[in-house]
Amino acid sequence: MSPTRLQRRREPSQARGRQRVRALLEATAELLEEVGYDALTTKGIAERANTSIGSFYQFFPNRDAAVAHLVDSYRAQIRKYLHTAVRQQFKDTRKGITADWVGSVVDGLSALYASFPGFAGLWSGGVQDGPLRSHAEQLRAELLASLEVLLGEAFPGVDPERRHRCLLMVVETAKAVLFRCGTASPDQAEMMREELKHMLALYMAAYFESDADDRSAVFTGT
Amino acid sequence: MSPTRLQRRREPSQARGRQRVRALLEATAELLEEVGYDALTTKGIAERANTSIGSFYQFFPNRDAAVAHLVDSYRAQIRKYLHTAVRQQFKDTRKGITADWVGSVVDGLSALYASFPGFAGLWSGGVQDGPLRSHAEQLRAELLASLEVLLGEAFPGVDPERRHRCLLMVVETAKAVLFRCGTASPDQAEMMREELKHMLALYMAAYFESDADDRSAVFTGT
Amino acid sequence: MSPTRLQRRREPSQARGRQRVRALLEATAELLEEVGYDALTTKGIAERANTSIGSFYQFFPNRDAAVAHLVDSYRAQIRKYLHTAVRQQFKDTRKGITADWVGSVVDGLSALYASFPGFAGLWSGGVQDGPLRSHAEQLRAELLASLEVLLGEAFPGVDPERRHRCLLMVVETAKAVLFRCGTASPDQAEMMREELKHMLALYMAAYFESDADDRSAVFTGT
Amino acid sequence: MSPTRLQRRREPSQARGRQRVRALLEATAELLEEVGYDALTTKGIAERANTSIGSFYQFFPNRDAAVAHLVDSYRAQIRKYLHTAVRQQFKDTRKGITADWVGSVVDGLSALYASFPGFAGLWSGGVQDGPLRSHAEQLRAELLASLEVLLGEAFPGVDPERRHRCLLMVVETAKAVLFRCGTASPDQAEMMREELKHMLALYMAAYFESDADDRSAVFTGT
DNA sequence: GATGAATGAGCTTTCATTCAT
DNA sequence: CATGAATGAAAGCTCATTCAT
Repeated sequence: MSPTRLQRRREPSQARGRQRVRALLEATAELLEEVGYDALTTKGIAERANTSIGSFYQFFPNRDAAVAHLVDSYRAQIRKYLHTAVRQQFKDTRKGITADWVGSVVDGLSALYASFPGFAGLWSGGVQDGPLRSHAEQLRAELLASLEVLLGEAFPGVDPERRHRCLLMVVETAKAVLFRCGTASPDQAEMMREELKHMLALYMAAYFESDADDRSAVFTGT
Repeated sequence: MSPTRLQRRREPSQARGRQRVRALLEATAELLEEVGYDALTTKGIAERANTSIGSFYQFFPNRDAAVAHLVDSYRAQIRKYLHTAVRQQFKDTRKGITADWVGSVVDGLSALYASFPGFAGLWSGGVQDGPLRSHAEQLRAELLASLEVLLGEAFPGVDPERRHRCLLMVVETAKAVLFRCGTASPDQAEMMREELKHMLALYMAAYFESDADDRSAVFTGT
Repeated sequence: MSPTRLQRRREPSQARGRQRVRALLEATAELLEEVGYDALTTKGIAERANTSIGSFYQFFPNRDAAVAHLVDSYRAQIRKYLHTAVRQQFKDTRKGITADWVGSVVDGLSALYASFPGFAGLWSGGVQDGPLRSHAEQLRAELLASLEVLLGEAFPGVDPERRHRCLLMVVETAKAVLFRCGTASPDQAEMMREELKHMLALYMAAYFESDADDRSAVFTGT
Repeated sequence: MSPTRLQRRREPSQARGRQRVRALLEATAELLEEVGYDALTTKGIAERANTSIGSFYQFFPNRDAAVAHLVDSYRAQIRKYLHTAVRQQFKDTRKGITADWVGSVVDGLSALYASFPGFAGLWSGGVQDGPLRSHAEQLRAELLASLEVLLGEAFPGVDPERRHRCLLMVVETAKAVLFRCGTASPDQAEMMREELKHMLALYMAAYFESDADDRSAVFTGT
């Protein structure tokens, strides 16, 4: 497999082409959400985008290239989100890792994930193993790195290594639970999101709060 | 799809037949681990089991039936494990949700998962959506129910509803992190398992410990 | 491309299977003759053999494997022919390279080639370049080696190196002209075959006849 | 297929257009040499010529038209070559069919073929069968006719019918062997070219030399 | 004219499943 | 029961050709 197998085949030079590419990527994202990565087919993508299979291959060399493009675009959006929205929110509440703060971060991530159709589908087996593996890893790494920077600014006293460990867990756990919410009933989903906030607040507090007295404020029960 | 599509086709009546079925299920489990659910093929299963494709269909009506059978067998084994090993271990340490106790439960689950080849492969997209969905749900439910009973016995004072919520999160989180460990480097995996123990201990303590003083014992930092 | 890409996929174990394989190879040979190597399609082969495309792939991993098999079978047949028919004929006329002798060899080769449907199609560009290259080379080498042995026995006095050079030319020229005959009118074909005999007789005589006087016997004009 | 399917689509009226056509034909020739007729693609031609696929179809109605044009241009060049270079050379050595003379003709043809990129690719199956068949035949006929005229002038005494037969063989044999040289090692190629000269010299001498005594001069062995 | 987007028939190959032996 | 041959829908991908801009 040549190293360019996941590159786009060509940058569309006409407006019509750019429009097509957008439609194809949208279709890819939707189908990724609806049927998952392994059931994703190029024919399906083309049909959903109201186009012919030939047009798909005009712009993408294969199925994975479209998915890779999607992953990269999500990565870029996540970075931007974390560099703006979260940082802003963060400045307002530099008082510590309160339940509120964790809650708003989780809500933010939740909304972010929800706004990416197909995001959940990117964590299935096929993506983690095959040629997309590195793309998925980069997405993970990007998210983690951004959070590390943010919390590093807020809590300069915490050992970077410990910070890394903590946030690695936070990211992984949040992802797992939030995606599980996607397949549960709305009630259950709401409940799980709340529990996730509690859990992460407790866990992060242990790392980022020096003052044990605050901990009672962190967890209030329900 | 008839309701019996995942049933076994026929109960083998001869010893040779039972042996065949066992070999087929083993092969299914191994391949599930090696290549994942979506790359699982009936021909592959038959070959790995040193049989013909015809024999596979003698005992299973289709590919998913074999997987469903595997899920069910895992379910039975997990139930047994929780009703014996964990309960025993539990009685020894009825002193509370200590870090040690949580640690040994996580280690137990980790070993349990590891002892089921293909277990991780069961949580991919294809299994969660298709005809196997209910089987996967039952597996989850079984695990959850067993834990609820156990902790219900140990902490009768905790509201069943709250207990349920807590353990739901515990199960989901443990699964996500432990499976992620499977694709990480041994060092990282070890680290993540330790962090998982801390996180769950903190979280569970908030539910099952009335006495805040104990909490310091729960989390020891690193 | 793995080294076994041109191997047969499996040896058919049932009579029905062997029959199918034979039909598939026959169809391959016929189509090779009718449309040539590059226009050969697996679908076409299956249809011509009155089977489904699936059956083709049950026995051959890909299109080239069928062709390779054909080449090898032709090779075996040519070897046998040269080791029996030609040798016999040769013994009868050990008097030298007469026009008659060359004529009968050319006629023999001509008949041999004609009895292999698709043989001509094996010398097209696609076969000479791709994965079949070595098979085609072996076929050539086999033919050449057999002739070298035969003429070595008959004319032990000729330098092996010169013998090799001469026969290389003979084989190549005979092949080219005989195959060209295949696309010409019957009259022209007949004429070309006769000319070929003259040309080769003259050429071989220069190598294998020490006695220049015989040469007049070799070429009689027309 | 309309009779004009291989005609040029339109005569370019501007200098830019003529330049385009030349580039497209050059690209066609190069690719014909590199990948062969069957692997020739219109997209490939356009890219090699630094143009768009649309431009290709501006000047040629289809893929074969470009190849046909190439064949015709080769035909014209061959005619010119034979009417000048060979004729000149011929006059110098009107002494008879010596080995030297045949040698220089073979070398000339060899150089000629080599100077036409893609020439060899024109003799593959696809070209001989399809719509290009007549173009290929004309190329052959042209070459043959030119040689017939030349040798007719030099040896007026030889029966035209016999002359035709002889030269037909010469052309076919020379083509086959020279093209085979293209895929052999340089050493082997050189050797085969030498052998070809011997063989043709012997053969032609039998037709064009009345005097048997000269024949010994024709073949000198090696 | 030049460009490249659009199209879809057609090819190779895989795989679940059925069925004859 | 065991075997493996038979089947064909469906997937990925290519390419000649047309056409809008």
